[in-house]
Amino acid sequence: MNDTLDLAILRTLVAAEHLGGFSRAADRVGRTQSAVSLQLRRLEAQLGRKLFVKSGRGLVPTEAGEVLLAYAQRLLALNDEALAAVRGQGLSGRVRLGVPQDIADTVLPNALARFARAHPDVVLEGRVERQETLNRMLRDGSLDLILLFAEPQSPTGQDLGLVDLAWIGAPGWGPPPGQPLPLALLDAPCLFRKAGLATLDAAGQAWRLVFGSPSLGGLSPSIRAGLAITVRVARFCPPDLAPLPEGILPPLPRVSLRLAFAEAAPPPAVEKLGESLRQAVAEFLSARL
DNA sequence: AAAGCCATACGTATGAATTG
DNA sequence: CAATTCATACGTATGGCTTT
Repeated sequence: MNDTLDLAILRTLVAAEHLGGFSRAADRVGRTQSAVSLQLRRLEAQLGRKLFVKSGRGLVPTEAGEVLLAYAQRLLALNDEALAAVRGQGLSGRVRLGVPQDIADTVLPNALARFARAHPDVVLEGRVERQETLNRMLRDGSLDLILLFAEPQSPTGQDLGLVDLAWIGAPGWGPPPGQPLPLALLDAPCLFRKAGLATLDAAGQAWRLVFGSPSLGGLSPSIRAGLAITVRVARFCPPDLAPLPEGILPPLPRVSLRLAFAEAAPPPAVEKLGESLRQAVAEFLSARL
């Protein structure tokens, strides 16, 4: 009877849990679906416990599955850290990352924690700026990589996934009857502003700008107070605000989360941070609500 | 070292169940 | 009914271990 857990199998377990299925997990870990099925069956046999039960045509983790999953994540993190510590001395240098505020608040902590643990010798410099500034800094060489939002067909960078935009307001907010829609938006040029106004104009909905600011922080008070609503990524909605129920206002388009490098062949440390970001985004997008 | 043997894991192909 | 998703069968490749 084998009493050592196989980390490769734990990796597929974590993937299966995060992505909610064997097929997608197989994709992630670079195996076929059948191999994943067998791996997890072997794992169940080794532990003498069922880890997943059927639910519809998918699988959901059992209690034992949840318990193991928590350990699996810690074991894998320690594994990656050990690898980097022993053979990772090659990874040093400096990486300059730029993101907009929304991303700094949400996906970034996870990615940075992971990266810093695995590559303690890399000096990380982060900048939170507006998107247009990020783009400019990337072009003029003062940033190595940026993670930001763009239109889905945008030519710059690589697409990491599409996210829904939503009208965001104070909880319970409703449009004032017979008046133009009060908006709080970032100063142009702003992707969300452009998308929101274009959507309203296309629907023939009147609006007026009641609050403008060059930074997200400047908008919050008017939104919290119920004076106005704004446009943000639905999943990035701050806890004290809420997406408006669908049907009240015309639906907004989706935008693409994109990762762009300054150089076509980035140095290893930059490449690696990009990898951490990709993973954090994938986890964030597939996390169950 | 090389050869032989065995267990194990993998991929392909296919089946069965479920869902919209 | 078509698409999706997990399960199973079978042939093959790989790696470890023993024997030569």
